[in-house]
Amino acid sequence: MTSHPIAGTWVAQFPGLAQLAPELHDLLLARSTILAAPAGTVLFGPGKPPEHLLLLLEGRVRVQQMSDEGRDIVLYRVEAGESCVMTTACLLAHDDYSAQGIAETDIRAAAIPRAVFDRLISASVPFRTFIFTAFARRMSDLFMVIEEIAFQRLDIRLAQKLIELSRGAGRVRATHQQMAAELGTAREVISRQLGEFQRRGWIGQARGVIDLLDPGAIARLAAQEGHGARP
Amino acid sequence: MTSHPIAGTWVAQFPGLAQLAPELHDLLLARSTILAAPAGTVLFGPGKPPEHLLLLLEGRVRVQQMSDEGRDIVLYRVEAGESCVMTTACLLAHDDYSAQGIAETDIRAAAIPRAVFDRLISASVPFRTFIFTAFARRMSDLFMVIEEIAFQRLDIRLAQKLIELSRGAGRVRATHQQMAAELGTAREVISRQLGEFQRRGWIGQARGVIDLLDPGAIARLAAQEGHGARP
DNA sequence: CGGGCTTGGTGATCTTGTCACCGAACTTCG
DNA sequence: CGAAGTTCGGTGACAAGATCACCAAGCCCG
Repeated sequence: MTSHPIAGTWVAQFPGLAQLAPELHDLLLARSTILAAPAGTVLFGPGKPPEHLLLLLEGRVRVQQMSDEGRDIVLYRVEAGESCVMTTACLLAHDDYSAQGIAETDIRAAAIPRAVFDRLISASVPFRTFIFTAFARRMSDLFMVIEEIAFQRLDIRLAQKLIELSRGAGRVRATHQQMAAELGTAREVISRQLGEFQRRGWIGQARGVIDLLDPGAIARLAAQEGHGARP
Repeated sequence: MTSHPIAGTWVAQFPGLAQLAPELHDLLLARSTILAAPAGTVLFGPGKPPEHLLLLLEGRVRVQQMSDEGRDIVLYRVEAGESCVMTTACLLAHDDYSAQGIAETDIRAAAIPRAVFDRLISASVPFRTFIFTAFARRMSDLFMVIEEIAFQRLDIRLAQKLIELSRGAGRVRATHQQMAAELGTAREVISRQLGEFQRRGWIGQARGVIDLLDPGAIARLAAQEGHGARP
């Protein structure tokens, strides 16, 4: 519509790619394929190295660490408009994953072949910035996860997770086991803590569903940090 | 000495850079400076963005997350022959650090200016592989830290740390507070656990020093995992 | 040498993790 | 439909770890 060729293609969804030179933009469009997958698809994981760099157009991908004994833990989520940097690193490092990526909703993504990725990295400063920024953000995410697991009280972290996962809707669809994986703790602990929230009238529960009856109270608990003033 | 120009320069210390084209190797040598710093130097941290990519030639750098209330936690260590990828990401992302890098010993490092780093990334496949491999390895390190903090017993993790930090010498120089930061726990917990090890005759303690009297026993505990057989 | 700081020890108490076990709700399939 | 198997959640008992409060010994430095 405008004179700028990028407007109107999927590339426009990625602010970091706005500066891309026109010929590289064309290359990206011509050589990448759009991939669609239903919720639940395992996009990559141990023994399933990625062929392509994924730029997520729609939906959400959960990246989690699977441990030996069925204990898994959620590391971070990739939202629409972001790239999956784990893929990036392993793409270039020829390294195997130790984490797993699962489509949490139906997704659409642009799949960029290795060769094109390599070409873009080598030719485009904005593309490099885009990729490295994504890296830096993920590392920061992981740092935060570590700090919270190590030092933050569980009730506060649970309240935060409920707010985060509800995304404004007053409801979270997750089993206690899944919530435990979100926070890196045990199912029983979640059951008890949710029981406490319920006793306070903050939430209602049904199988696989948590209803936030008093989001305000939950948010207030979530906002507390460390040893902040407790009246 | 040999006909290969790389041999004999500091670049030879980095196996990942062996494939570097001769002219890029020369560029790297010509434009980078050698930096020396005594143990304890803060190399980067919040409010101290790095000017250069650091390739560590000698010594060891500890990267730790500083939290609000003096609670800090060790994330990983950079050894000689490795690059400091946090620096890398933030260098290209123009992003601020949330972690801090401290020279744990006297160090020597090659400092590569932004412009040269950019040039190498864009021109050299081996250099890209080198950088992205380092990234992938750090991400894996962080995944492991998360898993261990979340799921591993503290006595086992403490034993592992003692073995790791002693590096064959039968002694670790660290205060209880520092050991607590290594494991993301509290000082009192370390004191009690070390007390237990001492009662068993595995270690001896003095101010700021832990002597491994029975490394075998400690290693045996360190080797246990999860809910492995316990006779 | 004496005051201030760092380091480490300890009991009391609370939170979190683990184990064992049970019952309710859902699913599958004859 | 109804029986059997599976998933999900609840709970008590106990162990491990975190937190708080406080103290004592060693160290540093004027």
